[in-house]
Amino acid sequence: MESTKVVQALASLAQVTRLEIYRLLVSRGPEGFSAGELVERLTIPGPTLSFHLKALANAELITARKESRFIYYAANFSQMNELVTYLTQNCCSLGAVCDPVCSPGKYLRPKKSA
Amino acid sequence: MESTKVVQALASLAQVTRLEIYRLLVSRGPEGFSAGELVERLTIPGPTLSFHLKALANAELITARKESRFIYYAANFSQMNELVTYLTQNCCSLGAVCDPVCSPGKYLRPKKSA
DNA sequence: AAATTAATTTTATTATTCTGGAAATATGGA
DNA sequence: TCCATATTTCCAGAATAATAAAATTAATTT
Repeated sequence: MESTKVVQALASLAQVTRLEIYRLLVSRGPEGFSAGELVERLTIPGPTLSFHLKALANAELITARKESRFIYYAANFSQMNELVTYLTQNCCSLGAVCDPVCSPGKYLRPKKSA
Repeated sequence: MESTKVVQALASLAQVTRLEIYRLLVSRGPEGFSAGELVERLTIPGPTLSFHLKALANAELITARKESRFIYYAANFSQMNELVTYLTQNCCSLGAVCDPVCSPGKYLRPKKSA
């Protein structure tokens, strides 16, 4: 993933309303929600929603598919995975010793001793 | 992780210079780079760097440790892991069927348990 | 073809963020 | 103490982003 695209993707998520939209679409899965359903669920004005959907779609974090009068929006999971890869790769590649630090999820269970 | 903290973390990365700083610190590991070393490597003015470091530090994506006159900045990997967890969790939790969609990186390597 | 419905684009206003020079703070050395 | 070094804070202008009402496009129904 190219760095300007990464910035775009991050910026598209770095906004309360858009993050909410994205999370709702993640929980929904591939079927997606129409713009109207999102307006209802999030109780925000149409133009505002449209503005935010555009940002997420331009960043390719969501996809849009038109079905008759409706436009269904769904999370694009592969783009999120590429983003995560970009953010976590090259850990300690400059040579430092940092074995447990780099691997996500693997070491992070709170210990009783500290 | 709380959603306003998530937005803050995403915003702190959604900027070319800050993303560059963060990635450099990721590649460096726990030892970190001093502000001066970062000014040199990134060729940006001190005040500009300081402004961006503050944003990343407030978001807890990097840590600062003072050592004599120097301040060493290092990536905070556990915060990134929490961020990634937040962004990827609850996939399809609203009931849709979408098994391979949620963890694309994982299904390439078949699980041992059924 | 008119009316209805779904959603977007345009637009103006407001709010926030970025940038870097000049001044300020803090530490260590002569 | 005085000086150099490391870094930050202050400030003001420039740039960018968010909001939502009004106008617009597009598809469907009657």
